[in-house]
Amino acid sequence: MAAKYIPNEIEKKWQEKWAETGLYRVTEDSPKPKYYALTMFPYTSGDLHIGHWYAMAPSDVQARFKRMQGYNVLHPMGFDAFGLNAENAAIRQGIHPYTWTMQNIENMRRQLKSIGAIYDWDREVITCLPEYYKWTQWFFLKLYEHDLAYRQKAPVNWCPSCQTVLANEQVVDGCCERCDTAVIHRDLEQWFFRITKYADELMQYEGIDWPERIKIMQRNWVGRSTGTEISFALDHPGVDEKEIRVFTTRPDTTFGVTFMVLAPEHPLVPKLTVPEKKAEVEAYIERSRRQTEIERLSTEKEKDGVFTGAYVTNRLNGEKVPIWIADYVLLSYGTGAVMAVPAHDERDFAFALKYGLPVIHVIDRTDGIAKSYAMAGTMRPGLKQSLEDANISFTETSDGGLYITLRGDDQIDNYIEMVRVHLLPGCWSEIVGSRWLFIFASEEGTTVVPFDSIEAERSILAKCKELEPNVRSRRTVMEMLWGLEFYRDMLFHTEYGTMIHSGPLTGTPGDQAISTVTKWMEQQGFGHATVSYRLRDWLISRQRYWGAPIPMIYCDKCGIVPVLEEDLPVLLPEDAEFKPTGESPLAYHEGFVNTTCPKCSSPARRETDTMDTFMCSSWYFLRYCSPHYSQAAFDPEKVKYWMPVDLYTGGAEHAVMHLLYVRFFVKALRDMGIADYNEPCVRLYNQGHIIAEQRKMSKSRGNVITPDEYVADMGVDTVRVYFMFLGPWEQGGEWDDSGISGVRRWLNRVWNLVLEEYTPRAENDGVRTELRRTTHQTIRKVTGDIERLRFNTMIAALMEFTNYLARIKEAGSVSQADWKEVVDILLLLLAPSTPHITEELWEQTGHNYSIHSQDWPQWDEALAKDEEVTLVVQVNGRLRDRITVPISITEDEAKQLALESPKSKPHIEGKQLVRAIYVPHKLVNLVVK
RNA sequence: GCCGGGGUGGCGGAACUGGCAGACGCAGCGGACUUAAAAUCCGCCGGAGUAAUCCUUGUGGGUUCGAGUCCCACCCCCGGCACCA
Repeated sequence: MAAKYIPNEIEKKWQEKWAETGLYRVTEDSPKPKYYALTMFPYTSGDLHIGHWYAMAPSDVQARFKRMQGYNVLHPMGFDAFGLNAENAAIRQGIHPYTWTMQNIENMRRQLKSIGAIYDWDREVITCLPEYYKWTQWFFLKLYEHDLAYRQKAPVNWCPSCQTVLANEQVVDGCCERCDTAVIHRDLEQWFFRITKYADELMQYEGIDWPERIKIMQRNWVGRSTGTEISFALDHPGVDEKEIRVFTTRPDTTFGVTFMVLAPEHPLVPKLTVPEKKAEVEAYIERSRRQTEIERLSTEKEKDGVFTGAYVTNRLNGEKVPIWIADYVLLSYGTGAVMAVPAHDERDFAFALKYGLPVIHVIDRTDGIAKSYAMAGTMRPGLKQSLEDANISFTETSDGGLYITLRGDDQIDNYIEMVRVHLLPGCWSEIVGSRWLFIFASEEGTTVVPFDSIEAERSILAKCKELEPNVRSRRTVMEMLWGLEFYRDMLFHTEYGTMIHSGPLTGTPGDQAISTVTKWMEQQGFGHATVSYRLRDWLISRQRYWGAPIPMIYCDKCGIVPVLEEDLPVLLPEDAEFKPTGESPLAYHEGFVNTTCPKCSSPARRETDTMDTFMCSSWYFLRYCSPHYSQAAFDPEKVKYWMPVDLYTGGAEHAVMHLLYVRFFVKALRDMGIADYNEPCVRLYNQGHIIAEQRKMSKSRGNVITPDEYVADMGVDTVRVYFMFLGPWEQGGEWDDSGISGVRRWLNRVWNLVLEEYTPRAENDGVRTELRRTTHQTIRKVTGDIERLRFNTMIAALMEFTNYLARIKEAGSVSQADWKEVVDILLLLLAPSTPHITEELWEQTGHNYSIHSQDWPQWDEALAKDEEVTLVVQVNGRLRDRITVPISITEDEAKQLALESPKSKPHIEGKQLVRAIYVPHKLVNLVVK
């Protein structure tokens, strides 16, 4: 009887031995090809939970596999150690963020060591240590030097609970990503990185293998729109600016502009506002500033705004239109000003209706439909009959009015004639939709007035009011028409179509409208084609203590002056006070704030904000290459050796934050001549998340499950395998430990299979060949699955292989030597997944240390090839029989065998064979009638 | 609303380019061993039916000799974006 498998004993033993012998130490002088396998480093929140392990264990398996395949593998680990949690803990518990963080690291490192990964701990990187953040600051200076960092006053996202600003990416549904508090706006001087400079390049993914999903998310985030910038003429007393530019993706609708809307924070607003509107405008600005992001962005919220009293002129048609302000216009997108075309934009339409602004249609409908309402008592008898004769559809209202729907120009023209004949003097009728006109009748005859401009709107409205007291309260024609439910679906549309009511451009077909208008505007000097992005520059200032101080100095004489490189790092003072005041605790620290100007040596003040922690994680993968290098952020030779990352794994929640920032960062370094690659990582893979109680695990939700007890109970090898076996790695899922015992049982069976004595009893050449085939098929399957990160099926294949070997052993059907060989292969295939048990078994079966330095088994395609296959016999597509045939069988032979198959015979007899389909190695389908 | 991803036994999941649906494991059931239990091992395990056989991959259609896989419509779940002019 072999000794029992007691995981904890052998796991401890081997982890110690690996550490002693430096088995996983990595150097750059290896003759092997390099492979950089990177896993996102954890944030130092305290405990690692099984979610972390779910990310780390399988990536270690892949890295170990690459190592056995003959690569020099760098698979490092470190800690993302700056950030708000530490500071909040400091405020709550009175413990210094440094102490809190280092204690957490201590614990996390212990947990990480127990995972049995190949991390080379000599390369550990901790972002909150001065030896690291010195270089974070250095990168800031480089970005500043290359005009990629700038300071600007802007309305920024402010989290009242975290007491700091947030990057755009950190605002989720108008709330703080970290604490869910509603975000408000503040005007602050902040530091930004010019990520928008790389907007276009960030949408390109040439030469890299990234998940389609992430690429789509990033492209949407960058949000490139092609459009036109159009200049509207401004002539306002006391204002120097002679134009206001707007960005639009619909220049084809410019003839339909009936007002303009500026963002409330737009710098022109105070200058343009006329004295009598001043109070109202200021109140509105104040209100929108106080609103939270959710309130302001709520799509349910009714659009509101205020008139400034000023006007611009639409150069295309000379129309003078009012300037409004409204908070649905964002200062940070486009030019912060929009031309409003209520006829073809839903928001503008709602706004126009609310404030009685005119609506003029300038794009034709594509369906050719128009509507008209013949009110009871406005028509001579006989209209109904005429409509019927002309095949025009209508419905009659209870009071005898008619709702008429016209399809196509012929019906519309026909109908106009009918109205001219039937309309009673002193009445009017209108046609809306595919045609816009009003027909007025008087004793002298009928007049057809097209509704095609703001002037027409005025005169039509005046005429209607004169004729009909009921409409006298209406401010616009559109408001009048909106009153009739029947018309509503005609009153606005966003389709592309032929231009109408557009002066010289009327008639331009929809598919050319945008390019024609843009060209024409360019010729006239009214505007030009341009591109706008949803992406904003990356706001990196944080009003908190626990981050890398921004290395900048403000001097009264010299202005903004960067800290000299030789003065780095700008150290965090240890004795700051942690009170959430809305300003960085550093601002209250006299010793920190007061300094001298590096240029003129006069007294100066330090920048007291610290950097967003995403800045720290934007370059940690470079630091791993030479973690203790003191002359620079990294040793260029070593970075040249390791970069770019070959496989980067981590959660998809970083799609538009970390994963966008690192790409920006690397591109910026490349343009500075510091990097010679375009992308940080060649292949990206996002594993899913382990959730508990339907939610992501987090300390604050109190649903954290740690791996420690499972490790103590089952051994880490079991835990590693169980994570892989749960399901597809990219899928994640609800944590359920009910299956873990199955894995434990399996490893136990492996243990006994390898250690309990093998006795050949009934050696059999056929079985020997079959064993070899199965072995090579398993090597092929396992290799392919790890390569594609399909760990769940890899484990299933190994379990199957084990079950198969157990049967062989039971029967004793191969020689001692054959058995030994196949057991070795089993152990090698298992080694990346279960490094401890395989190391132990490797030793116990008489091999030299270490199994992890062995070569990955190779398969031989010829040996893996099946000699026989099972052919499925179908009759009319239904399974009737299975027959085992040699792989070399010909089509005719196969069909013959199928026809003779006893099980399918009854289904064929008495019927006529129409067709026989043969799929080699798969099936024969007999089609009978 | 828009853009992704996904609905397969009691459960997690498998199924390569359209070709045996349910691999592997959990749970369950039956058996062996045991005084007993645990552990271990063996067998069964989608549903209906004595059986032949039929039904079954969210729903409804379609293409095909053949559909979990392809096409159309719809329902549900998850993720992202959401006044971006």
